[in-house]
Amino acid sequence: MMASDVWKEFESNAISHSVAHHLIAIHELMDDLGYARVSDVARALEITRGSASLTLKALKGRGLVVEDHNKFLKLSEDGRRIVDSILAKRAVVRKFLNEVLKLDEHQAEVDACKVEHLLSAQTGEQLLHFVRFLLSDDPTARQFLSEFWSKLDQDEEWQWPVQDVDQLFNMESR
Amino acid sequence: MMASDVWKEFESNAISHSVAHHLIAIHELMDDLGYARVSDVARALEITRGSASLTLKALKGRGLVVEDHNKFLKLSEDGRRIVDSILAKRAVVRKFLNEVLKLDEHQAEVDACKVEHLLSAQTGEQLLHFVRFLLSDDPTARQFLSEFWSKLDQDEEWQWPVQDVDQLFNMESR
DNA sequence: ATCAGTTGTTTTATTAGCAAAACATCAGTT
DNA sequence: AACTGATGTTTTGCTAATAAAACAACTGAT
Repeated sequence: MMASDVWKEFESNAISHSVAHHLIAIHELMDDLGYARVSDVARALEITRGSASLTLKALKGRGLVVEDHNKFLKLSEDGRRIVDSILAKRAVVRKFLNEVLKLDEHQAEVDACKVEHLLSAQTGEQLLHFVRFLLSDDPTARQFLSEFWSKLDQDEEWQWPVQDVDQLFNMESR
Repeated sequence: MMASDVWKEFESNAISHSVAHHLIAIHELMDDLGYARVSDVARALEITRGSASLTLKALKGRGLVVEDHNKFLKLSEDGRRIVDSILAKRAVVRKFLNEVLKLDEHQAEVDACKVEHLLSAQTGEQLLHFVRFLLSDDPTARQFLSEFWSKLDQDEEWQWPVQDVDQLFNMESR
């Protein structure tokens, strides 16, 4: 009870928000510039070179980043896998928030960025299945979405935050 | 480009994971025991009394926790509002992950716990609308869900993580 | 009254992640 | 050769969140 064992898994997460974005920065710099040095990462993240240097040294130690003979950085195989999984989750979450829940693009981007590195692989995969079907041209999905969106404009009865969410669900399935 | 301005909003979040759970612990202890002292919070979170003492002192300073004449803690009006909004998001996310995406209860609980304090109020509210309609007895929602679940068992073509998620979406809407 | 246990606080130390500043290196210009 | 600018590292200091240990205060049993 009290779920005291679950909450600590947050900090035990292997990939912190900061680490995630250092890795992503390298990935995007390789695409955009063709290379990625400590300074480029620092500029992309808008942090000092010193901070980036320290974090990236740790990531080299963890085997997620490898360094060229001339201080050029690139992702290792492991680093690449991590970036792929995070960016995939970000894309799915952003699409869901923006195109299904109709949140504005900035809010969708911000929220997706905050949770992208925290969701499990299973969650990302299932959400992809879900959103893919939901936004497909399947007639059932189409009808469901249009009904949902029209319902969205209608009722705005209850105020947020809701005290007892479960009760709200039960009222519906009466 | 490169979304360098978005990622820093993570640490600028007013409510950290740790703070969220200190507040939630007080809330649950009030329900379960009728009171909440520093030691009770420490036990609930499985941290030392010293750590809890320091964090809770800061929360008293921020006006989220108030202290009784005899060291008994309780949430302020602001603290209560924050806990309500977080627990509402947790409940909705957990329900969505477990009852819609069919993730097992533990995974749903863990993922919900990780993101509950990070989602915007807008996201929580829209997700509640969505899940409420999705799990209602509306025939369109029923049919959509049953089609989705049967589809889940079928195709498991693509491997996760996906390199280019957007391409995967476009393939569908051809 | 004394002794044991619980409680709350404080101090010291650690880790992650940042800034700021000093420093060294290297490349290009003049 | 000397000056300039960019780069990478290191050191120092900061904050948040923890542990560990010492300490003081209260409570209850004997």
